[in-house]
Amino acid sequence: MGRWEPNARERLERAALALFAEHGYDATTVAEIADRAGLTKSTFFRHFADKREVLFGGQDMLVKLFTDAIRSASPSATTASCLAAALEASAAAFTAERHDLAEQRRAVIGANPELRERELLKRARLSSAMADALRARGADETTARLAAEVGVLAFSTAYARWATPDNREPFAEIAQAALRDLQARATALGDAART
Amino acid sequence: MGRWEPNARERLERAALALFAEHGYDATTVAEIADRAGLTKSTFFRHFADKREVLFGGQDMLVKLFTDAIRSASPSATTASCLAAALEASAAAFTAERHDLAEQRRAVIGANPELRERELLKRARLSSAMADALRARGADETTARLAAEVGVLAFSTAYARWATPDNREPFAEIAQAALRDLQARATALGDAART
DNA sequence: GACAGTGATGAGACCTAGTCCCATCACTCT
DNA sequence: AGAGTGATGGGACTAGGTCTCATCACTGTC
Repeated sequence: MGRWEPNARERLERAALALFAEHGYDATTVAEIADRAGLTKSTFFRHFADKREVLFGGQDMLVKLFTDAIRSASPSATTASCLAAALEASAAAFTAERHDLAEQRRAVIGANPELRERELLKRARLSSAMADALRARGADETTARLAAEVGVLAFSTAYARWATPDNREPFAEIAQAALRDLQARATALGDAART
Repeated sequence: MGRWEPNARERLERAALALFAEHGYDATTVAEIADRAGLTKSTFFRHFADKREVLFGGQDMLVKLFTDAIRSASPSATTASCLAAALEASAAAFTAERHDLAEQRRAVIGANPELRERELLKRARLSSAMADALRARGADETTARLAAEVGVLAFSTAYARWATPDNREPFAEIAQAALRDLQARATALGDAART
């Protein structure tokens, strides 16, 4: 792989995931990642803001899937159905053939506190973007933020189950089930406040 | 301030906050913080796992306030009233005389992405601890996690309002109002799912 | 077909966060 | 007085991350 091979970014991502899975995140240096990709440390940091980011390249697309789904929902749709639509749309990122990579990635992130922290940041961004999209279609501040949190919570639990070694169930079904479950509990939580 | 003055940890926290407020987080080195506290870099890292942690010393106590309140709630109390009790108890950490420091701290954190990321980690830990406490008193998995998220969301919005320059309202009142608001929306969000 | 411009890369100096090890000091107890 | 303990100082070391400049491949133009 010479200096001018295409897809430098993708090569770096693959190299990083492989090395992380093999030796662990901490034991892998950026120089080693770059080396395996046929590049240098300088180039790595041109493509990724820091070492952690190499594992979170797909986040922008995920945010786009969520927010586009909310934006393109019928104006008369409820906030809850917007969440369902967003989760449904996000399933496009979690096809069966990507399952193995996701599983590997998830194992790496789960094994490292630094990466888990970064994952929280990504989820917060996702939540924030969803809240913005909900607000843009008329939801009040509190509803937008609460619904966004619920949506992200549904997504997180669904993703955790989907990216499991033995799982064969499609992401969309897991996600919808998680959302329905949360909505039922949300009602109960609110009702209890009235008593 | 000599080598054996007491309260090394507290001195480091004060020095850090002052320097961060004055020159910014990035422009302040750990060596400078230690120096102002009359200590060295080595000692700093003996008290704090990393540079960010120096701003989050009170988190353990906050978690304890929340979880103790939930644990000591009546067995017949609803999940929602446990949240209210937890927020009420947490107000002990946000008295009027600590307002100025909190305001300064909040400004520093808000100005730095690295610190905001760490704040998310702290909130996630708080949420996780609350969910554990709720589960321990019989709440099912989904309810525990959802309620914990709602509690943390109420806390976050309340804290943001409380630690504002012009605010004079006590934390407890702001927090209860935020919680009530969220609960009302939670009901609506759940109800919408039924239609 | 030589030439200038553009954009991605290589190379290396540099700073600082964070780790590690060992010496040193103050304090305590015997 | 002397041994033990615990916190600190000091300095070497690694690696993440920034910055600058040179280099290379590719493109279009004359």
